[in-house]
Amino acid sequence: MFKEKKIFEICKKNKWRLTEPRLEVLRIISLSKKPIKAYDILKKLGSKIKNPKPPTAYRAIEFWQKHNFIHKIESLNAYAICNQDHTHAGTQFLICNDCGKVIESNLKINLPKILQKNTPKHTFKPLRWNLEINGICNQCS
Amino acid sequence: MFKEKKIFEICKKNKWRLTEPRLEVLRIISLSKKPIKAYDILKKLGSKIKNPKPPTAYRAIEFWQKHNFIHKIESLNAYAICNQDHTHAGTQFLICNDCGKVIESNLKINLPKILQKNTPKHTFKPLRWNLEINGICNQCS
DNA sequence: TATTTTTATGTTATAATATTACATAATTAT
DNA sequence: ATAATTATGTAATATTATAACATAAAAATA
Repeated sequence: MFKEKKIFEICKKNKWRLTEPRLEVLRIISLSKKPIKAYDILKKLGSKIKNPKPPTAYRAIEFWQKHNFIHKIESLNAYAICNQDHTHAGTQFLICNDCGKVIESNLKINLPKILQKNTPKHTFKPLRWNLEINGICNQCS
Repeated sequence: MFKEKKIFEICKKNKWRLTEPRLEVLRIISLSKKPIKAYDILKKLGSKIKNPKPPTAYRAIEFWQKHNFIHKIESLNAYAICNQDHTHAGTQFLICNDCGKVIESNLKINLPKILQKNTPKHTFKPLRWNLEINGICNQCS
């Protein structure tokens, strides 16, 4: 969920610079009903700042992604606002094959634990993960 | 695992046309130690068939992907041979942040069941999924 | 406060990834 | 043999993302 006041506070507390391109990009992503693509962000950004170029969008995307305020849906090359707290190590998305809606799902499973039990010889130390699930949402079924 | 004889049989049985670009692309991917990118496939393909263009590679990739003989690692934009049977609905990969090695992991969990218990109001019908886990492999830790 | 250092942006160019469109060829079905 | 379908060849272009370098703004330090 996107609450601008909260963003201001968090940035201040962490001494992150909340610059204009960053704020506008976050707003654009948060206002989008579905995950939005970088060049669509860039297009919308054009109405806020003068003639922005790809790096302007990508840098802001990178910034918010790094801090877990947005996520990239890899299979769509698109970005969505994080609707969890920004401390989680893993992401999981439900992608409707029909309407394209994407839901960030907060699984109540401890994936690292499950993984450690199931990976060959307990030989991999999971740090982060991204799970993208395709299916049919209830509105489409 | 890639056994060419088996591939021939499966294609025959299913009446899939095992054309030269398809076979060569599958070989290239299967011979690669790590997931390989489309344009690297294309480059290698150049030593097998005359001056291949991107669609030649991408079409073959699409073909094998559709039939679950290869997978795309979305976060790497790279392709890897499937080392499971080709009937599974979901994929999971362990990606080492250090050496870049990617292991296809056969989790013994029933993800759709777990998902159905954990998705809001049981409202999403999962069909396929892809889980990409970043971490450190045992050789690097 | 002045200066230095660090961080962020502006801008141009280009790299990397992927698809469209249409002509030709090969295979399969009739 | 012919028609229909499927696959490939090829040129062009679309989409996604980054590199490199100059400038500006902010933060740290003296």
